[in-house]
Amino acid sequence: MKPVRVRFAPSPTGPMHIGGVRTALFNWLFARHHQGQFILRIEDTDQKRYVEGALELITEGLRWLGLDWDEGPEVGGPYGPYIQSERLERYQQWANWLVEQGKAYRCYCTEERLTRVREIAEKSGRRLQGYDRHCRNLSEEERQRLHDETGGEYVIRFKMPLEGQTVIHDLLRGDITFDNQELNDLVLLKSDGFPTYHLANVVDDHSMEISHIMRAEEWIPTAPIHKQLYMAFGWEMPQIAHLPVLLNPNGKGKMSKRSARFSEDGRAVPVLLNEFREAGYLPEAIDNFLATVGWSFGDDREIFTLAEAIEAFELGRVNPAGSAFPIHKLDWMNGTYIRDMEPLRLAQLIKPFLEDAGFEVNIEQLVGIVPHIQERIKTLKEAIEWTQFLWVEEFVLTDPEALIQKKMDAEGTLQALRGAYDVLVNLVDFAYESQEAAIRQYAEDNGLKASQVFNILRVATTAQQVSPPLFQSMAVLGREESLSRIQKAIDSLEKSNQPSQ
RNA sequence: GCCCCAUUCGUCUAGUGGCCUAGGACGUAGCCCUCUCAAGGCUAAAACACGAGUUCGAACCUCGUAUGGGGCACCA
Repeated sequence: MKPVRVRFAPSPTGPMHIGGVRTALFNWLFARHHQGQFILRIEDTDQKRYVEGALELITEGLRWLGLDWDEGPEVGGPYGPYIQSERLERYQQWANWLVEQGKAYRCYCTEERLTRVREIAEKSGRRLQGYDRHCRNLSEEERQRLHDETGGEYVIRFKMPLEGQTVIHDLLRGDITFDNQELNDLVLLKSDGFPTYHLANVVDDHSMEISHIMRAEEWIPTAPIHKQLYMAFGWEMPQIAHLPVLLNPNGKGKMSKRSARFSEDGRAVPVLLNEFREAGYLPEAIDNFLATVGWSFGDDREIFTLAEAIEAFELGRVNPAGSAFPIHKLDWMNGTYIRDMEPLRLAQLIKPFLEDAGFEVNIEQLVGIVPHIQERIKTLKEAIEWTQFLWVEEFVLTDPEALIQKKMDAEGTLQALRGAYDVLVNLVDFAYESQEAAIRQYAEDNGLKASQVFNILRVATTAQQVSPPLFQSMAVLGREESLSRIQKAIDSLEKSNQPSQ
């Protein structure tokens, strides 16, 4: 059996799309499972869409996810170069070879004519949309005339067989049959000398000895053309599987940056890999999650490592149907990874998020609070709201009314605050256990429910109704700062309690 | 308009002719735990798109219909 060689072939048009990431993951898992090679190839054949720095975004993203490549940019390999713009002569040679063989032809049609033809075809409801094969059978005189008229600018189009059928054997879907008369004479080589995807992917997959093509479902309609190209070249076509697409979370349409990127609860859903990263998702969670959409482990396992996925990965288990992007499941899964993480490591990962939010982070305090927010956050970014009470430069309690708990009044609240202050200020040590024992005792002695006093103190020290566990929070905050905040709460309550004059 | 693909709980999925009174997970609801919020534990509601075949037997095979998705560029 031929060695397994698969490729991931993104275009450098910006950050990776999460759908592309999953395609990369499936290819990578397949390669690793079969001890084959995973090749990264950059398809930068559209100069108009080229984005500066996009290549770095792609390689960085793949590395972040732990998807290493055996051949490709930065690592090289025996089949290079792996960037298509550096392989131009090959495509030109092969395109010209097809012309010489009578299997392709030069087309001199202008963009205006093409647009017009397309419009007419659309309006007339013609069976075959697109190009009308105007230049397919030009006489030499006509060709020469057009050549002169257009200043020698032309594209090379593939001469698609006009009859018969082309069958694609898809590893996931079985045989897919197309009538050749439904298929267009696609452009192989553009007028700027760059190849189109159709030519480049065939030439490269063949010359790089790719054994299996796993690409997105939207390529199915052009697969027969690619097959015909392989036949025209006399090359064996790699095995092929079309992977299902990722749909928007509401199931409406292909997941994309531009279309509805909102889930049913109205939240914005990330689409690009860097958006997931910035939102505070972990690479191991993204890997695990993506592997469960369109593929399943086999037993009922949902949480598994990349190594386990390699072991279990089978193309046959890939579900060919497109799937709505289950963003809520990602949240849950990311949460499980956060909970299982070493607190110290988690703290390191959270730190940059806090700094980006403009906070100056005390690392000791961060390490102290992390174990208490760990089971409360689903993304790293959520650590901001849970810990901001620690980092604010000047603590202000904007709404002293919030101190007053249910079934209590301002006077009672004030008394409780003063009482709690006295208890805490006299504590020998400020460990959370000591605080809790003392405050519980105080509540009991004064006929208050412990939770009432706790919540008053929570608001007083964090200015939030919801916080990490109170005494742990105060312990991390420190005795001095905690007491100072409680004093401030007392002051503000006294002030607002005075009858206005 | 034409071509192509797909169709199991709200969502992601298990299921490859009898093991299915259809399993798991997320989400949802209830209860327990509890200093808020979580996490955790328990419980519940929730699906084979429809119609014809094939077969002793169909979620699984075939054909139609419906619905959803993809494609019809000198973009990939």
